[in-house]
Amino acid sequence: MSDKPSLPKGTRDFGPQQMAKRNYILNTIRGVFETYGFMPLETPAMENLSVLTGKYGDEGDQLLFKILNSGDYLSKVEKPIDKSAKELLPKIAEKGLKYDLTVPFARYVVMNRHDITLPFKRYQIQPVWRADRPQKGRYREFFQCDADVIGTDSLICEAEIIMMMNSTLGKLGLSDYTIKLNNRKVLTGITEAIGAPGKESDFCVAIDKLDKIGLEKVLEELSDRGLSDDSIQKVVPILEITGDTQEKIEKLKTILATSETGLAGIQEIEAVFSLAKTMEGDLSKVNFDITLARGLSYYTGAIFEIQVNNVKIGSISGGGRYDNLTGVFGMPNMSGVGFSFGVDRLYDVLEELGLFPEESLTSTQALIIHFDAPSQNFGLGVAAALRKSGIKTEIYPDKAKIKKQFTYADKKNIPYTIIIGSEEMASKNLTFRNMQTGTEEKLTVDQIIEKLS
RNA sequence: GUGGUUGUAGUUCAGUUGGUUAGAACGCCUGAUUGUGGUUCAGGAGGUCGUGGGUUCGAGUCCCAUCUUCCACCCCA
Repeated sequence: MSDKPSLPKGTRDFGPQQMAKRNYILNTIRGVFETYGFMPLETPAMENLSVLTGKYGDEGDQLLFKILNSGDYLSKVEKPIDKSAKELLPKIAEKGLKYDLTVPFARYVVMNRHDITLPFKRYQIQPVWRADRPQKGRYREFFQCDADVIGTDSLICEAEIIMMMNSTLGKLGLSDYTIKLNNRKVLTGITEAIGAPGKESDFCVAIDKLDKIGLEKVLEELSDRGLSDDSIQKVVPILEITGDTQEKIEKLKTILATSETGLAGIQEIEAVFSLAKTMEGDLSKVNFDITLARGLSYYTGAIFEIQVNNVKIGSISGGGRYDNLTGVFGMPNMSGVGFSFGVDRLYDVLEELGLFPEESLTSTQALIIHFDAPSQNFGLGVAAALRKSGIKTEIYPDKAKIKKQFTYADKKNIPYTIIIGSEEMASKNLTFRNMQTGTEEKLTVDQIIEKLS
């Protein structure tokens, strides 16, 4: 009835001020990625559903946005009323919006395997869509910034990821965060050691919640998920392991002594720490966290997550190693590792902590203010000269009262105004006003350019 | 997807047990100040109370549906 416009649930517009802040984040991330030799890649917003489904688990399939076929999309359906959604879907939709950037990347690698040189390093900054129920820091359309290396199993990649995380967050002014590191092999090793092999995913889902719901509840959930009392008994000392990374590693080595996989995981973690140290990395914020599990089923080795402390928002970054993601597309044994920043959450965090620098917000440097048609006309030449020197300049387009033009500059946070009237035109000395201090001086166009360059 | 929550001016919010013409602050516009913004003062504009139904003599207020917001679960950036 109402023709008031609205947005789909969980989506947002980004106004000029927000875009300035987002670009500041994006440029920072892009700069770091490129410093480490990653090259940009973009893939379509939509993929064939055959590419997307089955990669994210049953939950993930539910969260995929499907795209209705074009044209008479019901033509292939015989008796639509009798069909269940599950049977109907493949007949009316064959495309979907992408759910993350990693699966399309794997698809790209497989399709272009003869064209790319391995190891292949790419970064990708694009929106993804999930039909989740929105909450704070959780949207239906959001941007991911992925960096992945595929075609090598070198642990240098893992170490470099830690370096990139530190570097990016440092540049953004964040200091109070924790990079959590774990390894799926360690988790597998634990399930073997406690006599619950094959229960890995149940185990992961439960212990992932340790810091959220506490030890008791986790044990309850493990029991609900079918672990034996004996196994649960054996889990307790593992979850209670404390100490610094080195101590945790030593303790786990004893516990996992019988598990080949588990020991391999421990060794990888040690190697990553050692490599990062050799790269002169700051490891003070990196924490070997036994309870870090992560949901995505394709991870097989290292897993990462970043938690910003003292901010009530979910993780701002996650990633890990996957040994066989391209396998489902017919290209087995391609190990890759990567991670992703969530721009939207990073934005919320920086906003909450007031970490956006002033410079990231100023757009126009100078506004030319005029009194009448002749002075406006004169201003056009001044604007052209400033712009030629690369100075972001605006001239007020209407004939308006001075007051209004000043207010405009004020609202837009423009730091300098150049006032042009008959006096200025006669003397060629323009009034150059610092909007913050209110001080004015008479300067020639060249002098103004020098000041602003 | 399950359970709960929210919606009143551009924004943040008041609005009594259902009762006449729905208020405030901030913002916006105009003027005091026709060559000077951010302060002050005076005035002004702006609302089919998310939307659609229902109960009632009467609904912003009660009921139902729907959309939206936020929260918990699930899961995740």
